[in-house]
Amino acid sequence: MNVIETLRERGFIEKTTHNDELVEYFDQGNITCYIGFDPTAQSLHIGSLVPIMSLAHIQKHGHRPIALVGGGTGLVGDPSGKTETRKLLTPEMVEHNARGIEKQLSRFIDFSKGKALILNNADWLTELKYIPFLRDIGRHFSVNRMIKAESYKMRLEGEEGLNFIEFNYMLLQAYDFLNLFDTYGCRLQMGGSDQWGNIISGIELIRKMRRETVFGITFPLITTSSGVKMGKTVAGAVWLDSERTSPYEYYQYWINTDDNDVIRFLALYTFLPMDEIRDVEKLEDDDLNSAKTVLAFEATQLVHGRQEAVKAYHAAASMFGARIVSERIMPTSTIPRDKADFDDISVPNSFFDLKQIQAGIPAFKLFHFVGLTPSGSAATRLIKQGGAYINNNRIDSTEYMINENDLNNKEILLRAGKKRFHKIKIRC
RNA sequence: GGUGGGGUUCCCGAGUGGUUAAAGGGAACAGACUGUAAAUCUGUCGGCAAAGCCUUCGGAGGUUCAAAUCCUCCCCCCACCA
Repeated sequence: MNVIETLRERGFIEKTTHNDELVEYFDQGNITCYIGFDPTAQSLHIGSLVPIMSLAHIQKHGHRPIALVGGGTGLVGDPSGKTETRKLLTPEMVEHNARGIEKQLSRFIDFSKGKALILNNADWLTELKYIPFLRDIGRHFSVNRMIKAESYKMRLEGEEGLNFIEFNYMLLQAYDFLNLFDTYGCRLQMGGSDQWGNIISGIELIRKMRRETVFGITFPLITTSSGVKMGKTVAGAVWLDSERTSPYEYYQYWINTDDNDVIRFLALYTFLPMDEIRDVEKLEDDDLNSAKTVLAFEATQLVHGRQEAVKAYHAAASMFGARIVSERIMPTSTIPRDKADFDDISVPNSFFDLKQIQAGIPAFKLFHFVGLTPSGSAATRLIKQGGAYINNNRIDSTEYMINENDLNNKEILLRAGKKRFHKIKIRC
């Protein structure tokens, strides 16, 4: 099966340029394509997972993906589809972030022996000379056309405006494509739907300057059924870096997937075969939750490795009750399906001295201290509303003092609401 | 450079001297119902050991018993003109 068909079937493709030629191009085998990643943070988040997975699929089909870290373009800032001007990053920050991103990408894509390349456009963009660039590249761009581009529309019509540095972004990205075409024979650029304008400009530049046909694919913007952008939570983005989002939290994010999103997400965010994923259609109640468990496990395993995924799975089972995933639900998944001793080492926890506990700590202070609530006031409110629990017993007084009587097997389990847990352990 | 319009609590957005921790909506959180889902209903939604006190309306000063609201200077954004 051609990769394009695989990607289309799994929901990765929003738009392509010249579709038929593109399929033919892939049929030649061992083609080269690229996606740019902006180094705006030192970690990628769930929002980048679609581009990453698509590169991984393409590599599995025997082609050569290029991950282009935008060390150069990150110094300019892409205004596409953004309502606000990006804060400018310092070269040091960009460099630092680029390293973090490289590390994360290599979990999904095999960069050994030239099977995939990771490049940084700072290598060529920072060398550019202004006047030659304007004469060679700039003259191929029509401002009349650029200002009509959808990607600039929001900014031209909105309140924020568009400044000149950002206006140049499109030229730089087009130049990247030209450069990768010249150097690596790369004929396909992919990106989010907001990248359409930038991708097209690269395709046109190559046609004008090299008289060659190259291609573009955009991915749909993935939102949850309730319309929220993928990976956005109150606490901020869900990161791929375990320092920023622990594997347990990451797993929990996926387990909380809306019923209506399970199939779509399994297709996009796991490598499980489509015929198994389609069977989820028939599942309901407990079985549907099992499917979510598989989704969470597989997604966590991809980013954090099997060991962390198993830990997160066990921790969740110990808190929420074990659920054995039946063999008939997505048999290809490597999720553990037997009864095991569920440990909970991945549940967020902190250590206290026995003395501190014996001295007594007001419950609301402790909830605040371990981070279950953002302030003491919020903790007090939580208790008033009946949402605070110790060892699964509701706290009924805001005055409640926690002391050694609350110790249960040398631990105290704090719970805020239905699903946020924290364990207090005694330091030995 | 000129003229006009703006900057309010997480977001949008009311508020032009006191009853304003600041309307309304959204988001979020809790409870009920459930399946760690959605929908619905109810409540909460600046901080603080808290019937009180403290901090907040772009920033810094000032007037006043009292300022998000009035005055001065500064910063930032937008539109039109140049």
